[in-house]
Amino acid sequence: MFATRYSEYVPSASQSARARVRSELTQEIKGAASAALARDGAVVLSLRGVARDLGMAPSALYRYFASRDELLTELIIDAYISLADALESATAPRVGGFEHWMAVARAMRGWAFERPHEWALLYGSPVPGYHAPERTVPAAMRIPRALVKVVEGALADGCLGDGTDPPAPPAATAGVEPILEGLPTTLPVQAALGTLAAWEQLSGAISLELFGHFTGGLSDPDAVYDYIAGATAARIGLTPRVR
Amino acid sequence: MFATRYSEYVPSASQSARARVRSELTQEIKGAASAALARDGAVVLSLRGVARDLGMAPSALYRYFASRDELLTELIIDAYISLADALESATAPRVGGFEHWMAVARAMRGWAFERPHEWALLYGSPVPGYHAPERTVPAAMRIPRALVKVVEGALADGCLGDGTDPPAPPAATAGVEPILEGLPTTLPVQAALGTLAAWEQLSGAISLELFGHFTGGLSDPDAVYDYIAGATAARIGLTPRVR
DNA sequence: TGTACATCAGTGAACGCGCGTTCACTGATGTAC
DNA sequence: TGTACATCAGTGAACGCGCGTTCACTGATGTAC
Repeated sequence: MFATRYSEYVPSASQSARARVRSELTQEIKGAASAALARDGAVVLSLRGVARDLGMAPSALYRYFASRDELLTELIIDAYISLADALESATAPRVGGFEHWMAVARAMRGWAFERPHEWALLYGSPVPGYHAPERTVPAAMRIPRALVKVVEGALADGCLGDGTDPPAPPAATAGVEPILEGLPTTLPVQAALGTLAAWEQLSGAISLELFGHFTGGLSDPDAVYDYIAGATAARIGLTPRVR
Repeated sequence: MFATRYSEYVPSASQSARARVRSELTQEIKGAASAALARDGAVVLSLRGVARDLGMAPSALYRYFASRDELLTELIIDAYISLADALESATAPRVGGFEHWMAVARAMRGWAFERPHEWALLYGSPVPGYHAPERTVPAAMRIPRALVKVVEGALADGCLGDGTDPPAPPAATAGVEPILEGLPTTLPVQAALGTLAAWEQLSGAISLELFGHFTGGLSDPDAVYDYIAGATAARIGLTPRVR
């Protein structure tokens, strides 16, 4: 009847030549959209603009994405994946809880400053009129999960101390349970709560700096961030090995 | 020649009736814009929409604001002022460093959740195509300044301890100097740096929660935030009085 | 107090722009016999 | 291997919408003499 739409398309197990071309073009469209996002930001990302960059008719994109929102969803998921990969592949030369934490924290800030619009898309204001569907959740959860993993690793290696933050009262430890179940984590709740707080600290530090709230500037932003990242580690119980 | 534009208008010292009407209508326009902002968010805020809400011709607004960006600037400044007022007027029944800090921290989160779009405007992604002019800076600085004041007050009252965060290395204390001069503050640099970190922690906590990153939710978000706000206080050296 | 003139507020039409999405269509590619 | 048909990709025009901003204009309000 009408031409096939994206949502109805099911690729066969053994990809035909057509299907191969199709998925290549899908990637090409996502690439152009990603470039437009990096250039102009998500709010002004338009299907027509992407089509223009590709030299296609705007209507052609509807063969690949059901709507602008669906394209945006793909970009969001890709951004989470990219950030998560950056965090998970961050390692320290002297492997140890503290150094590992620092490497991950630096990777987070490095990723944000390399891709400011992507960071803003993930952690800035929600895009008006867009509601993130459920399928973004697994990718999004990989970020706090990556932080938790570092602490879990330190615990397993026997180099996780008590931390300097005050012990959480029952209401707080109970209140945070739902999100801990979703991660999930094997950490004691005190350490898990501390890690979530550290996630807030790091993302707050990055967002305030990236979005221009350190008026007058920092003369050595790297050093300031490093100190703060190190302080979060100490609060959780990760300390540099002094030998 | 042409009719007077906003930027050329200088009200006389003794306000004429016309000037009075003018400033009233200016407020009314800002009010309608603020309502539109609260309803739909800053990105989709439009002059035409505001004019529609007021039953005016779109062109009429140009008597009061030179452009959409200028209206947005006014809204941003008003939002900073509103938040700063909320923080500065937050007091605790038992006045003391720790209780005062907690009251201010709670006021910050309370304000954000009452006005999510305003919070997003101030601390979320920058609005594309809009560049905040210099005159927003003094209002913006009142927010970290309000936090610093609490700690300064505690120091003056002799109830500021050492804090639990590790001492900052010289690179970090030097790196943060420019912004400290802009605040300004009389705090020792270690405490000032700790307060800035606390600002990052609180704003990170609020933004992550407000923008929907605690997937699965927190069963007791108030308790979690309270614990985290209290922990930041302890790191700086503000502790509850135990007597 | 009255008159002449300047200033101002607000209107309505218009300009030029961009957007998401739909739809009938033309060829090209793949598939079944 | 060849033919008939179904499937798909991509086009181009169109719909309906909203936006910021400009401009000549009409009345009303204020001011100077």
